[in-house]
Amino acid sequence: MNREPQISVEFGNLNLIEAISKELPKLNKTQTKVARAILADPKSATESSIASLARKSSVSEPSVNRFCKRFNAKGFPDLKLRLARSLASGICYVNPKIDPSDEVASFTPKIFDTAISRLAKVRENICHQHINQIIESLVQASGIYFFAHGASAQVARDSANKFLGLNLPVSSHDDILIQQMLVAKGQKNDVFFIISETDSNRELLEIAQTAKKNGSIVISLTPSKSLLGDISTLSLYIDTLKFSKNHVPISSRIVHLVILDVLATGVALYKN
Amino acid sequence: MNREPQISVEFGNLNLIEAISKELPKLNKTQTKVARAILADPKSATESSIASLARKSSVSEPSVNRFCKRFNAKGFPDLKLRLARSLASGICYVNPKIDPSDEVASFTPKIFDTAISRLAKVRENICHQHINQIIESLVQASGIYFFAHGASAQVARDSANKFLGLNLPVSSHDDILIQQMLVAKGQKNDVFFIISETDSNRELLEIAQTAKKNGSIVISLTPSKSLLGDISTLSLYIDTLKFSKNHVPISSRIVHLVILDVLATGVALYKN
DNA sequence: CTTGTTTTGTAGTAAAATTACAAAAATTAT
DNA sequence: ATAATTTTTGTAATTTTACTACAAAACAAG
Repeated sequence: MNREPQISVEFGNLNLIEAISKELPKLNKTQTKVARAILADPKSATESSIASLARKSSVSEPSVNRFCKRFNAKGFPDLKLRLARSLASGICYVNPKIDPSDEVASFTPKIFDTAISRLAKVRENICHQHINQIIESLVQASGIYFFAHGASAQVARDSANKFLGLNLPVSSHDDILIQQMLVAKGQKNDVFFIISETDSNRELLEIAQTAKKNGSIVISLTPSKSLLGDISTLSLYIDTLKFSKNHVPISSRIVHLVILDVLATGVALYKN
Repeated sequence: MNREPQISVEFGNLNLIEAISKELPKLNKTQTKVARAILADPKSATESSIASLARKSSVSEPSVNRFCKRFNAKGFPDLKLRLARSLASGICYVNPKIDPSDEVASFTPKIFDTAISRLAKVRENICHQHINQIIESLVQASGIYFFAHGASAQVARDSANKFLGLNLPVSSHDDILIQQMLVAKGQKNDVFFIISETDSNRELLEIAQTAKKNGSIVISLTPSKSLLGDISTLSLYIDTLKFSKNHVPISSRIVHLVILDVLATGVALYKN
């Protein structure tokens, strides 16, 4: 079982609003005007005609048209279409920062949007073949051990509950000593599923190494570029998206939960 | 503190594709043709002109236009816009059922979509004033107790961890006896935050009643029409969306997690 | 200052969507 | 069953919208 870890899932294809914001400094005078007008009120832009947007940005209609082509749209209607897609459910990824002056009405959508956009990106970029391999490993495992520390321990417990309902030989552990003990007597067909939101600590790394040495399978759910992911048999990389100094949002944990739901569903279907 | 529980968050505004599917049986011959053509390939519909859609459905252009107005669109471009919104990120709520023949590539997006659409709907319908009231209660509380059973216990634990980081007097409990004990000696300023994914069991109901009798504050996160919600001081209704007999998806738990993240953020901002 | 290049707008053209109206189908009453 | 009425559908004209070709303006380099 010599499988390559999957490529990172973070920073997939930018949506149009992100793209416009990002290109803004590189644009020239008139194009900046158009960009500003769109970013000022993207929703109304999707509803307006090329003429009214031109008026709003104080440029000519062809300039708006050229702006569209600048962003690889076929023309204005196509740009509106893509803009509408970016805007769906009002999610804008450009500035997910929460500042102290935010009211409930302003930070609530931001938090939801962050979670939604994370899920959407992972959904888009996740490798189904990889998922499939993990499902197969789980189905064939003689024992499944979910290991995690801290906040991820909840996810591990949750996962164990799910798989328990599918009559799999599963357990979850957040105690490092128990983890070390279990991994030491791991069999060839045992799966050690390590969930880590932050970059892996040394203990978990050693556990993974021991598991690999014993010929056990190591599956990991970690941020990209993590050492843990590198040494795992199979790994899914999910990056944490911090958007405030004093507050780590739950978004990556949510992604983990959904992924584990996917795996549980896969296992359930596989067994029938 | 005599506050009304919030109206249910479930079944918000249908999106266009849902609406068209739902109206399909009520439509007449030509309009059914148009609906079929759109539902057969909604994405291409958003990209085509009224002429090509008319051709595709074997009807005349004005018939397509009439179809648009039937669904409260201003005209064809408006319909396309709304269609694009519905389709954004490829989420279609019409048929979230997972059937045994599903491959990884087909059920994975479904599970993500379910989670995303639940979040999007709650995001749209959540009452900010209500959130605000809950935040105020939490900030002013002399003690905060998260109570839950089963799967929701993970959410409760997670919440307690979050609020602990904000230096609030918080704890979480999933043992019914401990819960009964704590609520019995509850003070006027104590907040009992009850999280229940399924409809509340009798024990939690009694606990809530005791808390209310003692003048403590009861905040609940429950499905709509739950008795628990009725007797709570403040409640947020989040319905579970089952989409398979043998498999309860995590979507409502995810919504709970995000809501608690919103509350934690609110509290954090409030205290500064 | 002049020449060449890029950017921007004007005007005309093409395409798309909507409306008004008439024909056809369907429904109802006789 | 058939005439009258209503509803549904399509044709053709109109209007709106978007695009293109070209010319004028702004800018840059010599």
